[in-house]
Amino acid sequence: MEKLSNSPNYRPLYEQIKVLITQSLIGGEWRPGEIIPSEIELASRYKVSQGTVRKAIDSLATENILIRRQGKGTFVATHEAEGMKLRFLRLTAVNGQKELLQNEFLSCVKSKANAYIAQILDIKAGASIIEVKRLLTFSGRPLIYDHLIVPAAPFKGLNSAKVEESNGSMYSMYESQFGVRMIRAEERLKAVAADKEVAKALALKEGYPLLSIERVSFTYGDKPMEWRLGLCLTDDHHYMSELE
Amino acid sequence: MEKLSNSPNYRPLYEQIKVLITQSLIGGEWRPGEIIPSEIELASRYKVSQGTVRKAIDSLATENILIRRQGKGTFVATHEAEGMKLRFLRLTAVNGQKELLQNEFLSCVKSKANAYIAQILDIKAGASIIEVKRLLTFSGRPLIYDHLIVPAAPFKGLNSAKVEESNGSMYSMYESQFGVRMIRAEERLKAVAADKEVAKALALKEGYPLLSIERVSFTYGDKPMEWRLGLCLTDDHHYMSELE
DNA sequence: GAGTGGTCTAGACCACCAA
DNA sequence: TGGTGGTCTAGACCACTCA
Repeated sequence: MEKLSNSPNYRPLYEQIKVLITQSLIGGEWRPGEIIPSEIELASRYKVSQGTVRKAIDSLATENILIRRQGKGTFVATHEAEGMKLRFLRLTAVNGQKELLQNEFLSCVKSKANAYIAQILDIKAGASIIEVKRLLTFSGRPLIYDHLIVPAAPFKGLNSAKVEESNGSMYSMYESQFGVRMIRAEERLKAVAADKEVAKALALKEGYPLLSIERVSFTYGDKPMEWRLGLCLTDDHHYMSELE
Repeated sequence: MEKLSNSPNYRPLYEQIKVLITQSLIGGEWRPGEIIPSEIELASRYKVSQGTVRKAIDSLATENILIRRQGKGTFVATHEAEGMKLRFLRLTAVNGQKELLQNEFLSCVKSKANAYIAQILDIKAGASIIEVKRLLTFSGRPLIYDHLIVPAAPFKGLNSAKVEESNGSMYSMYESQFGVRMIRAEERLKAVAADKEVAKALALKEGYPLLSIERVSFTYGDKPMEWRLGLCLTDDHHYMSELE
């Protein structure tokens, strides 16, 4: 690597290294769950010091894109790992007890993106999408009515069978079946009244207050790859949020 | 500083420095908004290298406890600064437009902690507390019915007048009037139905779905110092949450 | 014992800011 | 121009893992 000093578009070396590592991740040189070369190897490969590689990896590690394990090496993060399957699930029981999540498949259809979804997923209005509906059940009680949409192109071959096999963790299925790894998500929460369809699915009265969670998930390069709307019964559960 | 190697309770040097800096913050040696000594000064004071001080400050900076300004120095974070007054407010208008927050004072009374509040604020049941209710209005529309409780002891002298003067930002008032600085908070969200009192205050029908935000705020040393329950009308607003 | 990440140092130089 | 934080290096040593 070469420093580009006194330039108006100055970028620290470690940020450039970070981009290079990210490109290798996107390109599939190192796949989810795999180990990446040691810091010393990367330093010699990029012609920088170990400390500079370290700083780049530090940054990727705090973004949960890489995982460091002292004495072992640095690994590409994966949703497959135990404890990572529900990384984005912020809903927990009020009493804190552990629960079994179950997934009841409702439907999976091909469709066309309307203007709203097209804008969110950064695709053309009318482009092919795949739409999934399911019911998430905790300890036998239906709690979340989930509606999700992905662009059809990167998920060619996604169908009912694959969703049912996924057993609730769509993200690890996206990874193993389609090589699409989600690295972050944005959620927008509201309180809404249950409509007829949802009330029936969750065994509630129409108009019952539900927590509406609208989520957009992003893969490498901040590319949006999934839209999701979860309607949650929060009588015995709450959504946890840490503010720092 | 002295390294304590081969010890079972090994802690990195920079973590020990971090504790020392935090103690100076708690002790009031450097107050909110003030500049702290330069990295070089701190390094010589603690008898470590600049790099080690740097790592300690890095950590405190990512926790929003210190603020680094290149070319100027490192400062103690404050809620007084512009843009920091609403640091913990995650509610934004759906259309994204800027809004004027207004604060309508409802009540401020002394009371005794029940078991639930006592446990949360880490005080004895029956200990003195101060209870405030207010209405937050955005662009002329009442949106949040807020109920908050602080322990009376650290907030001796807190009264209606001070709340009204605070003009909506309790946290900057806590800092300037009582020297209590909140550094992080935990929120638990639910969807609930508006009860009679709240429905009246927000000009809604009873039973209308509201977003319930229960917040516990912590000062240095993870000491809980405020409990808060906000009931929010989310027809035109949503709560933003970033998942990483 | 060899290899990995983690800590710590000392020193050079750069970018930013204020006087 | 001098002081501050920010980057980068080279090297030493430590803690952890595994064969």
